[in-house]
Amino acid sequence: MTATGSAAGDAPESPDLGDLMHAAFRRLRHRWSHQLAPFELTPYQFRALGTVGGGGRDHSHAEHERAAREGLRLKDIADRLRIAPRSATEVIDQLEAKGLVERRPDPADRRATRIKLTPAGLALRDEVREARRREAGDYFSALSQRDRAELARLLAELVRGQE
Amino acid sequence: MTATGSAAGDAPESPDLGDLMHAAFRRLRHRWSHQLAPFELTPYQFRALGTVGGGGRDHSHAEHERAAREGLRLKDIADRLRIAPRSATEVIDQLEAKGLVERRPDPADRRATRIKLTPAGLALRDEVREARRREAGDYFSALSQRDRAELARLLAELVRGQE
DNA sequence: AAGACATAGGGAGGTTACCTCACTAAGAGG
DNA sequence: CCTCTTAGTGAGGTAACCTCCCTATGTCTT
Repeated sequence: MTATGSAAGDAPESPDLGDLMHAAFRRLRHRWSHQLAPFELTPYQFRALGTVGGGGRDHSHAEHERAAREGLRLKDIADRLRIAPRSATEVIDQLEAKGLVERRPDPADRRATRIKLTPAGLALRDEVREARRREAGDYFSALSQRDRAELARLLAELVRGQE
Repeated sequence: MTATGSAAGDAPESPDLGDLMHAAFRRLRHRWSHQLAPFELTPYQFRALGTVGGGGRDHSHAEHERAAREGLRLKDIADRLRIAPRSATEVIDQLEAKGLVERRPDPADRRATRIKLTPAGLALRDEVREARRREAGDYFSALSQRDRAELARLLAELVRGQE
């Protein structure tokens, strides 16, 4: 092993961006799992938790405030997480079972449910966010500050591009 | 929507690299699924197929040739895909059922099995590779050539970093 | 007012991409 | 020969999704 000596020149088949993304993402997810395990959260659940609390970046501050007070509908959560509505129901079920969010009927639309963080949910979210940020720092610290910004830019462009 | 006007300045909470990776990767995987569906392959299976054929970039040409002739052991496949040996068994089972790879006993070690591409497997791999490359081009074409190279560099560094 | 149609949420059930644990057969070293 | 390790696999499980179908509403049209 360690036979990195590709002295004969790299093959025409470059290591493929897709594979690279796969590998990088897998590692990151793995980290997250470990990071979140002590809190008994899966990455999926934490992502949902963050969304309920108003993690969306394309929403104004005011909107965010209101969301926190009145709660979001499941549909909105699904949209923000970019998952099917049914999947949102599921993950919110899990968070509700843990007492981290609560459902309450929307007074204005009797079909809808508003999802809000409970105090416990808010606390846990913030606690984990800190820890996660440290971890992410660790993971991404293989890159310089500048490179991290670059990566963010490229990924954002990629995501926007396929919107 | 399209309220990209973050005129009030970006929040201290940047959109988080991790989320960005998640989003970008999900889209890519989605594409792959669609791309591979007509071939009745899952992304997972295709990745394995590529590995059996000698997709490893950290292997010399000679080594690659030998792998193609003699086949790889399941253990090696697992290592290259970075999955558990048991998982390699599984995905190879699937490929074998489709007639894309074949198992044969290793003459030198009666515990081991050698996995080789069948002609059908080789043909399919190449066919899909082409199609996939086009798709990937599509997906990544939101980025310029330079940016793509940048992204590759950054991701590679990330992966190497956590090795 | 009466339908027609859309939308919100959830029940039922499925899939993909993994994993661990326990076991057998076989090689390797003392 | 006896132990220690390694290769592969059966059994069984999990996370993160999904689709299809159904009910209770809201909304829009005539």
